[in-house]
Amino acid sequence: MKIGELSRRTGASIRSLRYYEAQGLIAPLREANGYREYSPLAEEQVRTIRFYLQLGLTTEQIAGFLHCVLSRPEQFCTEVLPVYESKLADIEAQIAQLARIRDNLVDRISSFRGESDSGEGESTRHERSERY
Amino acid sequence: MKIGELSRRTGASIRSLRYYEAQGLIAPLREANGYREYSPLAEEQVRTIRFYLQLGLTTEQIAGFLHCVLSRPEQFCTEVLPVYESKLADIEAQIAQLARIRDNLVDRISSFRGESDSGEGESTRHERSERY
DNA sequence: CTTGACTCTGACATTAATGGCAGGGTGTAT
DNA sequence: ATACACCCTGCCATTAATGTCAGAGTCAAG
Repeated sequence: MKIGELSRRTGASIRSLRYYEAQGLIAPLREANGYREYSPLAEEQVRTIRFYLQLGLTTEQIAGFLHCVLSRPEQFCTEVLPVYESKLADIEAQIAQLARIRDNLVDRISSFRGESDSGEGESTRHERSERY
Repeated sequence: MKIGELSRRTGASIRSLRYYEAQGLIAPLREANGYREYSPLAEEQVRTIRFYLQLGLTTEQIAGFLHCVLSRPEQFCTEVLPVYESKLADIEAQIAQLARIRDNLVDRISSFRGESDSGEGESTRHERSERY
């Protein structure tokens, strides 16, 4: 299978497929003319890569365990767990940060309606510097 | 006040102060020698800019209403509300997306412990492609 | 033999705010 | 005058995955 067909089958752009190769995530054979030749397993492999990318992992992290998860069930790959845990901590920190920003925005928006605070007994006046 | 002092007072790097100027957020006078001369009000102005940046707004968005919020209480600046609402929608979408990823990670991590789902009566088997 | 579809490499662009450097001017104190 | 602190502009780098282009080679069908 050549790169165009793999791209069509997986939804990954040709550019991305070449990038994955440059990052060491996939290693197609080369034909005599220099064209990449992908094995049929490459399709699943690319889907796997894209799935982990959607989870927010970097190509570097994926490279660290891809060889394992491609050859056995994920939960037997001990390399994966710390990556997941670290990513989870990142995500939760991001969520917390976004939640703070969201709360601040909600407050500020409600102040436009001249309504009372979501807090308890605070002044309803909202100055720019009220919440940092 | 020259740029070094303003930087010290606000915590914004000199580089950033020049950037804010390039983005049209602040317009210091120039002395005969070319040095920027900031009015005392610039300190509050920069704090305001930084606050909005912390909220995740871009310099372009800030430029759209900065002139207003510097001259009157924020909630009288009608330009601000749609920016807030749009940003809030963004943030909530991001939170939702991150929450999906987080749930997926939590699931996968728990599968390493061979434990039951956090869901109700689902299979405990976790394949890579289970949740997209 | 030509056309068109495909592939290759290499390089630059994107995003947004900031860091950092080079090369030079200014101002003040000793 | 010399040292030192400060300021200026302009430029390149960062991040990570992807888009996009140019210039060239390959190959099958007509």
